[in-house]
Amino acid sequence: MRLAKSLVPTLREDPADAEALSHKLMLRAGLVRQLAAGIYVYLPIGLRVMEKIDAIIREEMNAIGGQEISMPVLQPADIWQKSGRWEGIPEMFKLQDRYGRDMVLGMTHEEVIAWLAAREIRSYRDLPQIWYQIQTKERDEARPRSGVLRTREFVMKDSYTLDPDLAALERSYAAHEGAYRRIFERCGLRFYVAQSDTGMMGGLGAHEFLAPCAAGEDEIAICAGCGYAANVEIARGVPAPPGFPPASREEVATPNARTIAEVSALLKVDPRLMLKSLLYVGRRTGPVLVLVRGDHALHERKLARALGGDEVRQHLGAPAGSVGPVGAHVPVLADEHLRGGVYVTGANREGFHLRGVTPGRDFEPRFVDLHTVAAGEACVECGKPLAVEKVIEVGNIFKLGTKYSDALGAMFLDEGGKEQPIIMGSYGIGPARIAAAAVEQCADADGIVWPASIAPFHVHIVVVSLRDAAQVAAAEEVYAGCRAAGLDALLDDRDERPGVKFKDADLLGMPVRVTVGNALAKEGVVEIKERRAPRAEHRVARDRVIDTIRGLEVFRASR
RNA sequence: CGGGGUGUGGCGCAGCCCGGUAGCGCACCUGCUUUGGGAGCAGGGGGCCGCCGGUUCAAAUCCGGCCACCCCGACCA
Repeated sequence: MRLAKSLVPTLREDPADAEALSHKLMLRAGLVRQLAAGIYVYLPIGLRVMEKIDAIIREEMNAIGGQEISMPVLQPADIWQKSGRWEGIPEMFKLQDRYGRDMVLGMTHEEVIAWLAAREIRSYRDLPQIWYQIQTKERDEARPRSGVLRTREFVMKDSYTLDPDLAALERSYAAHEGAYRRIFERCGLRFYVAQSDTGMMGGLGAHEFLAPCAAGEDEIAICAGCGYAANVEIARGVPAPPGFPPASREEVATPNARTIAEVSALLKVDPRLMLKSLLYVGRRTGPVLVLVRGDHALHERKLARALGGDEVRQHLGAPAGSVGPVGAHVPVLADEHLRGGVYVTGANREGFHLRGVTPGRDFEPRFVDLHTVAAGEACVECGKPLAVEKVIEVGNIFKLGTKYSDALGAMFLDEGGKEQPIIMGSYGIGPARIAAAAVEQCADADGIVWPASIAPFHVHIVVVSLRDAAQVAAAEEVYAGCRAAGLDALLDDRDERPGVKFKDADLLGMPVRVTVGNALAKEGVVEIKERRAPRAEHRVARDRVIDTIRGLEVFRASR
């Protein structure tokens, strides 16, 4: 591709609307433009990145026996009514056709898969199957954010497995895990595989593939000792117990002290020796008092799970500040690590707290894991300290079970001639998130540094002066040579000053830059640099360029 | 949905408090000079000041309503 006439609108300054590093750089490098909140146009360079990622995904999906299909974005309501997801998903875009029939813009494709399977799969001899697509999804996200990381319209690679029994599902699941590891490795990402929440829809187990980066919106607890890794939604950790000084049970006045910080300062008590009491109201379960240690944060997902998937809301009633579990006449849930300690907590009397309170003795709570894991807590598997990192979810794998096959009648006849529901799994990857995560993980102060495998071009050729016919001829020769050798090449043939071209080359981040400039006339050489190692430079004669590029280490790893 | 912020040529911003008919840098066009890390000089084009309404002789500026976008939180099959 030649830059002079191409749509590669690079920006000198950071756009005002962008906060995340990947968002800024993807806008500045001219990869994408935003049409509306969470809705993006992909420009030529951005599209090429997506295509490179898609190609890797296709290779690995095909390698485990995946068959690519394409399902409609526009879907009839009735399959969603059958599966029970027509109601209650605020992210779903709904519309009507001209005859008033209810339609859906697909946010995922389990229903269509189950519909298809119900028609085409009859016997255990037809199983297993892996069907996948790389298709647009539409979700009315509550809050699109961070550029391309969370959008309302996005492309997803989604695959679905159909199996006759749980053992076969395990094999399909494991095949996906392997394929996913290879995909993310080949895309040059650092990532973790973590156990994840199966969500409110049940399911038999799930893992997430998470790429650490500053713009990540999830957090993961990881153990360097044993490799334990789990989303903080479910991650468990063992906090170091504080030393409990002897304390007899007594009421103390705490006028005007309401928060943990205020009471702890007033009574000169470590926050770790206090109980944080939070009143929650469950839609089905009604009010519950929830206790975590003073320095801990409640994880509401854990609470909701403990209440059987109920929807919970924090109740900010008037007496907050002196609330406590002793004598409370609502059910009490306490974090499991509070058992046996001696704490300070609200006395249920305005302006007073209680010292010397022991959960399990002075009141009888249900002990469950409720607190959000913090860095430094001990790993539940091996006892080593846990680290907590921000991550972006780039993929997930999910053992679905028979929810959709039951609902849509996707059955098969087993060896004994008995009708059984097909057992499904579903598996997603967000290619745009791979691209953004790669930008986040690899960029430097000058711009993007693409992993070679997903770089829009392998080689960026800069002609320093268009007035020098020898330079132009040499650059054209390198350009043609790269293409003949199967290297994607971008030729900067713009009539711009050298500084502009160098800055743009850094910003765009192709793995290799070939500069054709004064050195050609003086020494008969062109310069070859790796973007990630700007100080190392190869100066080679024109006829050595292709071989030199091919020998670079950047391309070894990814081929 | 709650909290905070921002809307002024293509981009980044000033002007708004204190009302008088819009300015700076970059980009763009023309000419000359320049050509290895975002050039210089000269000339030039381009703005419903987010939208609607109100106050006023007069509104980018004051008041009311609405919309859009960004950030934090809730939410995230």
